[in-house]
Amino acid sequence: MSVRSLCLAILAFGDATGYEIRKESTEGRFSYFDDASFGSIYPALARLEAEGMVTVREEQQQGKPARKVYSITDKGRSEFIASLCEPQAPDTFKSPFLLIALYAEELGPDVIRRALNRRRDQVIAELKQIEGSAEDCHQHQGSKWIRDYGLAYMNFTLDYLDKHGDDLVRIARDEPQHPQQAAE
Amino acid sequence: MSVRSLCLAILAFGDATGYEIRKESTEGRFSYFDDASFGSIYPALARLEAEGMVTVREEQQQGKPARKVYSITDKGRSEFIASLCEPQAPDTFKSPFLLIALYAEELGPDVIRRALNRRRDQVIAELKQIEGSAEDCHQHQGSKWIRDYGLAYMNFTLDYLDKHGDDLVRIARDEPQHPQQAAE
DNA sequence: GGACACATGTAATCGGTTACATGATTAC
DNA sequence: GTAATCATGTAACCGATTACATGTGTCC
Repeated sequence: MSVRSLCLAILAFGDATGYEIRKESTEGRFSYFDDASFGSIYPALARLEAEGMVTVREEQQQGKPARKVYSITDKGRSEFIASLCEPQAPDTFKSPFLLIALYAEELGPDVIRRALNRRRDQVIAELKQIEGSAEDCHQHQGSKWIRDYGLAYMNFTLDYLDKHGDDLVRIARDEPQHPQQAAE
Repeated sequence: MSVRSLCLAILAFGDATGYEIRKESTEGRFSYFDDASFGSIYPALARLEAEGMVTVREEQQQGKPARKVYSITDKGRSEFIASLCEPQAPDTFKSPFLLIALYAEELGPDVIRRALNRRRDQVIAELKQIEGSAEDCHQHQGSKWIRDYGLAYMNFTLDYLDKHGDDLVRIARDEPQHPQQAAE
């Protein structure tokens, strides 16, 4: 998913500034779709405006710098909805943690335990974040569904880690470098 | 994860050609870590050789074009193992499917049903692939652990989709465009 | 006769990140 | 004083994809 589509998706939810779009893409609901940095968002927004997909209004603020609030146009909204109707690309899961797990035999139990804890902390952080976003979906059905999905998914992961993490540590321990060691 | 590290990771498992590395990265065990295309793999391999991380031998074949088989060196292996010992980057899950789910209210039940089926098919395909790779881990503990993880994760997803997919279809159905419609 | 698997590689292009540039306000 | 939050934007750079280029054998 490109930054362009991401901006459109977020603006289809409501007006936002470039700054807010970035926040929503790294935290919040939209972190399931893509991360984006300022360096890609601002140019994307400018291009979308030139194409007539969004409009801007500048809002002066006391003390703070002026903010540019973007709104999606009908044209932008229909392009976005049309893009959702096309067959979606496959979901992806990329896991640096599983790479460590794959090489557990060569890594020593301490490294494995740390990797496990790190992954666990990540999951707990995501869980807290989802739990904290309850207001977002007091009425919005779609938000509620994906929130429940995220909750179930993270709880599954946490549970799996807790139940099978020790097995992974044991793989590292049992085979510190020389497989035959324990064969007496 | 860069293509460079991906090549090192795959070669740490055993000798391979650029062609095989690509296959392993898009299918197989390594699809959890990163996808890579030929255009990035071949240059990466050449660079790794120049750096002394891998060695090459050319194998002539009858009929087929010659293949360049790469092997990891001690230097390459220790760089790779060292990289696994550093704190890992967070795991990511990117879901075009959830984006459709988020906008279910605006999409109509047919579109939702199709997205659900598509996601379901993807999961089943991944499940079959994991099940088909049983030989890879008849003895290798790390492979077995991540295989079991993948199996559990995919089965969880399949189960969730089957149990809650109808709710999502209902969100689309109940609110075709005008919220008040059913209010008598 | 056409598509696909095997097999390697380069060049054009693109999409994105990182660092830079600027600047006020608030909290520690 | 110094870090963080708010706020926008550009330029250099980089990593990767896509398309191109080449060629054989096999299956339908």
